[in-house]
Amino acid sequence: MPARLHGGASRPGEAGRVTSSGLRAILAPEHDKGALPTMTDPTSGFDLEEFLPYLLNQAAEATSHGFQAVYRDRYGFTRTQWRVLANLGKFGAMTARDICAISHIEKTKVSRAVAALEQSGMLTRAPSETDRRAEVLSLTARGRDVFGELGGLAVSFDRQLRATLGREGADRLASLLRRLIVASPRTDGPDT
Amino acid sequence: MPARLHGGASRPGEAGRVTSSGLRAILAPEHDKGALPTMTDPTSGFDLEEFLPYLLNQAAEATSHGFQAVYRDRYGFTRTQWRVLANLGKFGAMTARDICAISHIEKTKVSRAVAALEQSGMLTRAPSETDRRAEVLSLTARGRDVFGELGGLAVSFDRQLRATLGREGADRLASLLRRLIVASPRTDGPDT
DNA sequence: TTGACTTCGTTGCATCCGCAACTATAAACA
DNA sequence: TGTTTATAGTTGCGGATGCAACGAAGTCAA
Repeated sequence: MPARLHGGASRPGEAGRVTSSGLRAILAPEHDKGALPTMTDPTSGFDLEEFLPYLLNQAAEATSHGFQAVYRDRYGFTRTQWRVLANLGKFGAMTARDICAISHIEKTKVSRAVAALEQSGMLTRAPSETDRRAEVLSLTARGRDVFGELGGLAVSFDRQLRATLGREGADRLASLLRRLIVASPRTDGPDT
Repeated sequence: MPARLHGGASRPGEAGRVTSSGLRAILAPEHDKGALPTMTDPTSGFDLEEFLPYLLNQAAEATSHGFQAVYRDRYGFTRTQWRVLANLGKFGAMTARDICAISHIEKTKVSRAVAALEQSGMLTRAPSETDRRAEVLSLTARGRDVFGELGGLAVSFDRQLRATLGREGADRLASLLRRLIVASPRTDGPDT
């Protein structure tokens, strides 16, 4: 249950001011749009609460944060490090460039995550035999173990998330997200 | 169109190695799972490409990045600054605490965004008359103008996104995301 | 071969962020 | 009242990130 909201700041008479009770209504699941100070901007017709990038960000941060505690507390991994590890775990050995292409993570982020994962013994680099600029990245035995452990935890975390949406809803969500990702113009480029 | 993938690193014989043609298949929209080096981890059953936090992050970053260019190039705003501005534009004057509660943005991020927006003349602070710890934040006339302009651009950006999903798909997506956001355990807490 | 151009990956620098610690005020309660 | 606990908001600090610039290697064509 959310904490009590902003105890004594209510000022019913003041125009355009979000009151304590108004906030409670805004935050409520069945938020009755239009009954309260909330409004779509009259000139632009913009409604923040229907803006997909905003909703996507909130959902992404809310869900990612939950699982972040797992890999951060156990191994001190960054989100990027976890993602790189997971990509190598899933797809097998490949170059940093391939990871960028698959995961849409920026190359400098990958470069630093790879350095950190190498430092902590999760992966090794081998010079590519066909392109001396590139290095083939492979998980070590320990890296695979860690991936296995975190993967198991990820599975149950994901199960819980999907439970709140129902099987059909979760599948639909995944499919819609994939469509957005594929339709995204950039394959490389900066990240945030 | 995506850049050519990893020109000459293909080594067909090497086990567990993602090849150039394999990558192309992984990235293709109709990616035929299981026909290629991709695999769910045998011990944990973890499949990265079905992990909701991962999909949500990719979709969020892909879509946010597109619109970020708008507010960054025009006004030098951070994503957090844009979000704070948009919340004040939509909900009217309120305290930093209210913004945290509504948007799930961490309080230090809000504090810094507010300072920057005040600096650039987008908002003003007034001491709350009922709680001398709190300050009521209001957009200035200029802040409202900027919100109107960015709001208009956001509307058309969002229209394009929704077009790739269809009206029904976009509505369904928004509804599912809201469910995840509401179900999220934390109302405050750290952000990423 | 030479030279122009592209690509893989790293690094410097400025910024942004997360977390903990802090001040000032408010609320709860003996 | 006085004491304890909780809340609004800011700041210091270490770490993560974005971007541009770079070195090294590959590609292509004259």
